[in-house]
Amino acid sequence: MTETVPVPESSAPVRQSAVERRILDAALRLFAEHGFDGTSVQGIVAAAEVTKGALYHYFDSKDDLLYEIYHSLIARQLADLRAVLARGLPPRDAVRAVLTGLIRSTAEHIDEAKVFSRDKDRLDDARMRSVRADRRRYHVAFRELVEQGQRDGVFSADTPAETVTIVALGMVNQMPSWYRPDGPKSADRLADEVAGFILAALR
Amino acid sequence: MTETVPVPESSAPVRQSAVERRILDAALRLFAEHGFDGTSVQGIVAAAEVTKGALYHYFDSKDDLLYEIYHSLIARQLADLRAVLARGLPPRDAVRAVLTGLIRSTAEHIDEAKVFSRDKDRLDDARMRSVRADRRRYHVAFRELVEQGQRDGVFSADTPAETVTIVALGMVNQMPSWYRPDGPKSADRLADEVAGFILAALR
DNA sequence: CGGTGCATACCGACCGGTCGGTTTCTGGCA
DNA sequence: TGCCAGAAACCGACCGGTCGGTATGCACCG
Repeated sequence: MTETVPVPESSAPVRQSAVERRILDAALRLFAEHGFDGTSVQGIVAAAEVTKGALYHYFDSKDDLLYEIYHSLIARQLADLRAVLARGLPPRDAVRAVLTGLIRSTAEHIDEAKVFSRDKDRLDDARMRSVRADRRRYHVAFRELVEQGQRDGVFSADTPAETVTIVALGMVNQMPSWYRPDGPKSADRLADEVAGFILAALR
Repeated sequence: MTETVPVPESSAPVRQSAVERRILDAALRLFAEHGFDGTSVQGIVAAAEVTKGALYHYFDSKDDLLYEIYHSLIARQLADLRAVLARGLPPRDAVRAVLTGLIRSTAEHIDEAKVFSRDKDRLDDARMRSVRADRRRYHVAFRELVEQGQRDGVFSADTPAETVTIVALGMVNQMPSWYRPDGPKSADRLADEVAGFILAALR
C-alpha cells in the first residue's frame, strides 16, 4: 500500500535520512557517468552500500530518483533567479547577475546538469509536466528581463528577445559537455567571460 | 514481391542497399526518439520491416549503427566547413557563412544532432577516438578563424577565441532541445538571427 | 505487540547477439 | 541459350544474462 503524496512540498526543508541521502548521491553520480538507462538499480544500491529493499522503501521507482534530482536542480535555479529579481537591478546588471550566478551554480552542480541535459525526457507524463512548467517559468522570466532592457533602450533590439534567451540559456545547458572542474579556467572566470560575451552582443 | 531494383546512385560515393538504408533510417528515428539505450534491436528491425538476421548481416553490432550515424553527421559538417574555408572570405563573412551553414545543416538533420547530443559517449574507445578527433578538428578550425579576425582587428578581443568557440558551437549542439521544424521561424531566419547575435558580440 | 526500517530471495520480461538453414543472385561452361 | 554451383542475402527461433520491481522475513523500538 503506497501512501505516496506526490505533490512536492514547496520550499520546506525536507528531512532526509542518511540512507536516503546516500542513495541519491550514488544515483546522481552514476546517472551522470553512465546515463539513466545505462545505470542499474543494482549498481545504485551497491554504490550507496545499501540494499534494494532500502531503496524501494524510500523511493517508489527508479524514475522517482531522477525526478528528485531534476527537482532539486530546478528549485535551486528558480530560487537564485528570484533572489536576483528581488534586488530590482537595472536590466544590464540583472542579466549579468543572473547569468554569472547560473553559470557558477551549474559548474558547482555539474553532475545534475549533465543528467538533466542527457535524460531530460525520460520521465513519465505527470512528472515531465511539472519539470517543464518550472523550466518554462525560468525561460519566460529571463526573456522578460531582456525585453525590458530592449524597451528601455539599453539593449539592442536587433535580435529578438526569444532568440537571445534561447542562445544564452541553451549555452548554459551545454556546459556539461565542455566545463571541467579541474580545467585551466575557474568557474568564476568563465562566468565573467560568457556573461560579458552575451552582454556585448546586446550592446 | 517488391522488385527492389538496385538503382545505381550516380554521385553517391558509398553504395547502400535499400535494406541497409531502411535499417539506418529506422535506427536514427528511434534513437532520436527514445535514446540509444531506450531502443531495442527488435524495435529497429520491426520499424525497418526487416529481420534481425538482415541487420546483423549488414552491421556488426548495435554500436555500429550509432557510429554510422555520427560519422555521416561529422563528415558532412567537416565538408561544409572546408568548402567555406576554401572560398578565402574575410573573417567576418567566413564566420557568418560557417555559422549559418552549420545551423541550417543541423536543422535539416535534427535527428542526427539529437542522437549525438544525447548519446555521444556511448561508443567503444576506438570509435570514440575517431569521432572526437573529427570534432576537435572542427573546433580548432573555427577557433582559428576567430583568432585571425581578432588579430586583424575586425573582431573584439574582449572574449578569448576559445570561449567564443565554445559558446557558438555549444549553442548549435543545443539546437535539438529548442529547434522545431514546424515552429514559427524558419531555419534560415533562425540561422541569420543567431549568426547575427554572435557577430554582434564580436564587434 | 504493532509498525518502521531495512535485508534477502526471487520473478517475469526483455535484452543484444548467434547460428543453422533457406532463398536469391551471378558468372562460367557447354 | 540452358544449366549449375557457389556465394551473397536474408530468415527467425533461440540463448545466456540482466533488468526493474516485489514478496516476505525480521530486528528493534515505543
